[in-house]
Amino acid sequence: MEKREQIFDVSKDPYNHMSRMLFGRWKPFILMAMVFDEGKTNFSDFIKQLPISHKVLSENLRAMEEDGLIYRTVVPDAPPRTEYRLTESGLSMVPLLRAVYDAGWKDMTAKGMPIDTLGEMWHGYRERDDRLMTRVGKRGG
Amino acid sequence: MEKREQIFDVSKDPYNHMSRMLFGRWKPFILMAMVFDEGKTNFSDFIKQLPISHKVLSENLRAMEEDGLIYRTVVPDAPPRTEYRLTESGLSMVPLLRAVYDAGWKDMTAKGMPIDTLGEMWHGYRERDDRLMTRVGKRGG
DNA sequence: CAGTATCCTTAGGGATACTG
DNA sequence: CAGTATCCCTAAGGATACTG
Repeated sequence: MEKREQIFDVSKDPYNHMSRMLFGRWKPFILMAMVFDEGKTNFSDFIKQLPISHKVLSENLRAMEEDGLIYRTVVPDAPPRTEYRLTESGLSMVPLLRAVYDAGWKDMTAKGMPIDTLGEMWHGYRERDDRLMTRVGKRGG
Repeated sequence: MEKREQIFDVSKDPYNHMSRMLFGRWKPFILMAMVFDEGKTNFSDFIKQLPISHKVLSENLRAMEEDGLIYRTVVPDAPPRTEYRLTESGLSMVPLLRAVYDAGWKDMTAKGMPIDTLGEMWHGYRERDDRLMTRVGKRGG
């Protein structure tokens, strides 16, 4: 039930919408990982790079698909692979994500807080370092 | 304990930082309410406008103060009042908040989702409507 | 008025095992 | 490989009562 006669409805607010759709704990990383990998990635690559469980990754990917940010393709190779790719809409969110990252980076820097390295690389604050990529499998080879 | 040797540390990432500092459930609204009210507001005005409990508002305000976004002033009137004001840093976050709001507004509009009215007014998507303000007390009179 | 303190509920995330 | 299903646990919020 509702407690108070209030004109403000959080559930219908764009902040709440964006927060759910784009700024969950994992979604920025999932999306930026795809950008860094030229717009596509597959399930196990996410798992290798992010300390995320299968369940949570799965939920996030499905939600992002439903929100129109990414789409899923099964490539009928042998063995068949699944690829996640950014949609136009997903790609259109990148500048905003970068702006958020930049603001956060500046604030953390100003406050002398340590900043994660892989994220810095993904966002161009650090040269692409293939040794980092090698450590997590795939691309480095 | 840690589960896997992972190069990515979520707790040291700017997204996580911003998410905690600025994109919590209530913080954008608290901050934009202050902007709309020319940079300052007091406790009870927040309570009147937002469906938030005393406890949660109090926690949020304290966190925002610690993060340097706002500061608290007790005005020694009779009766004494408490005012919350934006700091430079808090003010500097406004363009980013607007960008997030705009992106959310566009996405919700494109998807035909209903959007809260007070938020629209705060963000200039709707004329300032003092009848709305009157309904929640204070300013309208 | 401007909060604190207490208690309760729920949503999000994690570990792990299992399936096609 | 690419997920689902299950169970568990914690943190964020809400209701409400109390304090200076």
